[in-house]
Amino acid sequence: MSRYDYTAIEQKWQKYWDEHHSFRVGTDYSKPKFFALVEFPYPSGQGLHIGHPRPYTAMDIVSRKRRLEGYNVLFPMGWDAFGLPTENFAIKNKIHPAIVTKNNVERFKGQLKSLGLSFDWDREVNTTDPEYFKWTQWIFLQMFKKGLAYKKEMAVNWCTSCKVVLANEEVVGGVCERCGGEVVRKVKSQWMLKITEYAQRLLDDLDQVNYLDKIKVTQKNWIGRSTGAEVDFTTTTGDTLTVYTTRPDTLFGATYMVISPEHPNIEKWADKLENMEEIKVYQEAAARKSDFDRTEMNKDKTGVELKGVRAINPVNGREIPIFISDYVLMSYGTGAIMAVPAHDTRDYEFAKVFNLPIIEVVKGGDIEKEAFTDCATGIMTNSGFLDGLSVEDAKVKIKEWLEENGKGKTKVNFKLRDWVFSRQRYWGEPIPIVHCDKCGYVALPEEELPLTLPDVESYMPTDNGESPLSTLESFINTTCPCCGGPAKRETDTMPQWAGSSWYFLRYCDPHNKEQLASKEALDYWMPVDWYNGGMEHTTLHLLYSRFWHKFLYDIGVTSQVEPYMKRTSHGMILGEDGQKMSKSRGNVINPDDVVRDYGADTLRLYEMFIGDFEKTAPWSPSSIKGCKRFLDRVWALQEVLVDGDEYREELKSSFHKTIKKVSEDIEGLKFNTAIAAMMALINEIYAIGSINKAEFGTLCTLLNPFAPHITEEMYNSVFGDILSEQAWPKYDEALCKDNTIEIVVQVNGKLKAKLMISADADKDSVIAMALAEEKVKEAVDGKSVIKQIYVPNKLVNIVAK
RNA sequence: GCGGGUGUGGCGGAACUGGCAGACGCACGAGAUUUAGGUUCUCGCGCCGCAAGGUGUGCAGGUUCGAUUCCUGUCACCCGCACCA
Repeated sequence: MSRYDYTAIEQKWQKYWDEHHSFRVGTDYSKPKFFALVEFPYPSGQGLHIGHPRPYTAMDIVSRKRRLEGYNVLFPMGWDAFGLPTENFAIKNKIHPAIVTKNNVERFKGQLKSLGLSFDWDREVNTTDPEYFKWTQWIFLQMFKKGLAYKKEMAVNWCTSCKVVLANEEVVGGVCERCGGEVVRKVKSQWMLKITEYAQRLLDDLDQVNYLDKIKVTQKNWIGRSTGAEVDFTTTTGDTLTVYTTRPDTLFGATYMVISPEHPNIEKWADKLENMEEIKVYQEAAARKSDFDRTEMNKDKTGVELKGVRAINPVNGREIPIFISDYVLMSYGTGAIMAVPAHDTRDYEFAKVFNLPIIEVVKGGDIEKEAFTDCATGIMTNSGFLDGLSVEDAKVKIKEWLEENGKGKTKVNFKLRDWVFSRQRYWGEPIPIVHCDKCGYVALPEEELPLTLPDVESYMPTDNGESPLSTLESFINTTCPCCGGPAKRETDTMPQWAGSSWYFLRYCDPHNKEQLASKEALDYWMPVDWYNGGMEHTTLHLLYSRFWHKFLYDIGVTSQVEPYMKRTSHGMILGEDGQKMSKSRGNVINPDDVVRDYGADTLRLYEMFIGDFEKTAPWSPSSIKGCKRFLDRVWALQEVLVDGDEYREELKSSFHKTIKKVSEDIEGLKFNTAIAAMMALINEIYAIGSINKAEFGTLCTLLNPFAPHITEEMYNSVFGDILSEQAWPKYDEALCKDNTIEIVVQVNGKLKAKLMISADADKDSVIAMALAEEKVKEAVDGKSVIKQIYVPNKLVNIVAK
């Protein structure tokens, strides 16, 4: 037998799969289908990260198993290739971003192929391909036509370094998520997408899908539905100030109000306000602050009282002061709150700073010390007609009162905000809209799609915050599709989220020139059966793509309400030091090196064996050797191969148990224990000293999804057939059970002995055997047996006193 | 501050629905094979103890015949966040 030359074997089979299109998706739509999805990578300049193979191998294992089980499997791959790092690299190195992208994609593709992942490369997609983003633009146009895309003047996050507007979601830790630059606020006219119109459906339809609970919780928290009330306060100017509150029950305890520094009423009241100078200074300070500064945790409460205008508490007619403070945001609720310091922590802190009255209206806490916010146990007090009620009952009663008296109404509110969709960058999908002075914003006719990026020298951002496209007269100037008069093109591009919001649909029919995908293909393949990706994408990407998919459902493109049936997530792979891998820490592992030194099969196996799939795990250069050693031992089985077409008696139950274990563990993402079971089986085989052909075939098949190259080679050399065309092994539940079982004997819960019994032994005889054990006799000696517990096939516990 | 999560040997981790804690690996120790190194093979390996035995799943309690698992409290660490009224 030759030695295990992993490099030669892996290249041989990768070539074979390529030439035979072994993983090309079948078009036999009568077969059961399985659509396995992994997040397509952003092809960065650093090449593939050692973390990439973890989710890819995991879903590759599931896909390979499904094929062996007879499914028609769609397991595609593509490139989410628009984005700032490429553009920034292009600017820095004076290479066109399209060329940078092409180079990066080639490198990534080569690296992925070297891992033996069973992607159908005939279905590769690339978000920067005009044939792809034609449909991204098309979807945007449909949204525009349905009124879901609109322009809005708003204060946005302005990255001073990228010179680009960021969505709130993209600002991390007060700095730009992508470049780390300082983020300030700036007013711009932005394209927005009305995701809020889908908030309730995005929430409700979570009931229809099988996501990990923590992912559902994340989605729910992000959507943030709350039921409260809008309450109208009249002011001493005679007009109305409306607040949103989830605690209308505490209305009697409202001792002041706070409005956001941007609240429009301030302008309205300008001539009545006595301290306008002070107010303006505070407003300007708030405006300068980035969102992070404004929302910084634990900071001291600041604010300014509006002198000259006071509000009237509708429930008791008391006049109360109004403040502005930056802890109240214009973007949530009505931009104004009623402050109930006794029962809200932030209001409590604010009241302490400004020495405002704190009135207890819910009994149960100690408001001398802190705000009492518990809704479950409190009883109303100092609240007129609400006194004595529970918080829940008080909420109902006060809402009735508000509606009866025309002072407010029940109101559902969402935290979710509309999606800022414009970017002032070059490397993104152009927004297919023109602006005409006569007709306003007009959709580009669909036959003009794709609207491609002009091939230009300069794709540098402009300092004034406009897109690089804005400097190109030839691009901007056009005619209005509506009236034929002169018009100007939109120069903003779409965010990177756009292309990734529907890519799974394109995989179903990637070369379609007439539609984003045919109805027939979508009806067959959708929804995605299993989508695995990182936890970092379980809020935004998941929400955005669910939103787009729901929209496409509404306009009849897809027939499914939800795009993903099942969503799981994987943990990051950390450096050897337990820290996130980064160049600066010098703990980066290059997958190419690992493939060279150990082979792709060992890398795949190790990434699956490294630990709990859902948790982070540190890379260990020595642990990977154990996986290589395992494959060496698997390879060496060829030396002890004997004839035989069924499992031998001494290994029969082990084989059935291992098939069961591996089959179930793959479905539960427990790859580490599946591999452990196969290791244990190999140990057992070596203890016996030989393996027969039936056993050999099963072992190769079980291991094939994990280590496809070595198993193909071994199977092929012994049987002459192609392993990936065989069937997944079956197990017999009855044969997974042992005839003799070891049971544990305890006295008062302490282990005293172990017994080998036959599986059908009855309780009395087992207990009798247990009591006959020397150690048990000693432990029970001089005591009386109170109780005998027998757990079939597990243990006997003698309770003695 | 809010939301989510995690704490088990020297290390990664395992343990079904409350039933032998530490599977499977790594590292380490002893031995065999080898000219040597590497490879491979055998045995050992939570901690204390010569042993018998005791003890042990972040910490303190509780429920139970029995708790890594359930409950209460507490500490530490990680991730996310839009002070969301």
